[in-house]
Amino acid sequence: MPELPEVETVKRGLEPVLAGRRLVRVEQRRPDLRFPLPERFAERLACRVVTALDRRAKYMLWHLDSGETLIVHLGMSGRFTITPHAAGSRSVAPRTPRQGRVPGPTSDGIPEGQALGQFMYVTGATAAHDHVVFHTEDGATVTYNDPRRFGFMLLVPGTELDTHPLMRGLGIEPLGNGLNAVYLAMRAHGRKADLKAFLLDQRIVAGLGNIYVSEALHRAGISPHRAAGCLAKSEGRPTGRCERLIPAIRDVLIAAIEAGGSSLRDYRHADGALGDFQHQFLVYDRDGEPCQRAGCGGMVRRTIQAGRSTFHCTSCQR
DNA sequence: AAAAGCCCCTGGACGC
DNA sequence: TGCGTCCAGGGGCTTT
Repeated sequence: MPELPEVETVKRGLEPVLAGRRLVRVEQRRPDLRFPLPERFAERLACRVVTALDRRAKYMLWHLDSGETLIVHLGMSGRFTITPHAAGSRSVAPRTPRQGRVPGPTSDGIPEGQALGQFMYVTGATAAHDHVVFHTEDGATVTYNDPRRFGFMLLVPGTELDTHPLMRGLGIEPLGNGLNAVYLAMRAHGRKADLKAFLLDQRIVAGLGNIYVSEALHRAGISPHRAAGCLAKSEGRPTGRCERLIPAIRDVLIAAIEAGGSSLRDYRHADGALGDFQHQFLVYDRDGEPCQRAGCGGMVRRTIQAGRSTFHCTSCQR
């Protein structure tokens, strides 16, 4: 699931349930995810108010009134399930959810236009791989489920967030003002690695993953097999490709966020409201299909780069 | 510094 | 139906 648009969607979905709310209890069901959970994890979270939720790259940040920040990474298969409050109590979660379905952005309290993907509103029992359960003062529960356990949670003092090893080396946010052709050309200048690998490097642009790199390069009409250095001229100034790539990255991420992210594989059979953007993929997972660019007539091919699948049109991506 | 490879883990899809 | 194989959104770590 989780590249930048999916993490952003999860953050937006959790905000109305968590932001400004007190956690009354936290259940830790196992000692570790990818890494050991923090010492006294449940204790340090219990009775704390989540003052705000934030996102940096693919990390979700829960700021707490204790001054600590919970860093959450969803890994490959991490997801959150929201179980609303008991009927009648005060909450912004959907009032009468149908089993396994989200009523949709309605008057139930989810703001109009709010992305609802990646979530499942149920009143079910504990499921396999439910590793951490957060109970809020409103009676809602937020359950973290992660079959592969590539995700992790860390607690760090807010003052040390920016210098934390996971945060310190991160590149710029692709949706911020920092992503521009001059920056990207400067970082790409002289690089021999494939463009695909370059764009996956979180130290360059923070938040892109395997899907959206393929989609962005298709939109920009650039082959993922080119050397990253193709973004810069000999003196380090941006090339035309670089100029095209900037809006391509931004546009595909914005479109994906608007669709509530993408849902595939681990989530294919999940009930509930899921992201919708997978239907808008133009190349990802479309090996052998005709290129959808108007007038192209080429074919999408799957190749392997750095051990991972890349999809691109061999005709219009040069 | 940059690049390449390996590893963590579980489950679903597919072929025989 | 059952078993083996391959593959999956990530990223840290080690080796060249």
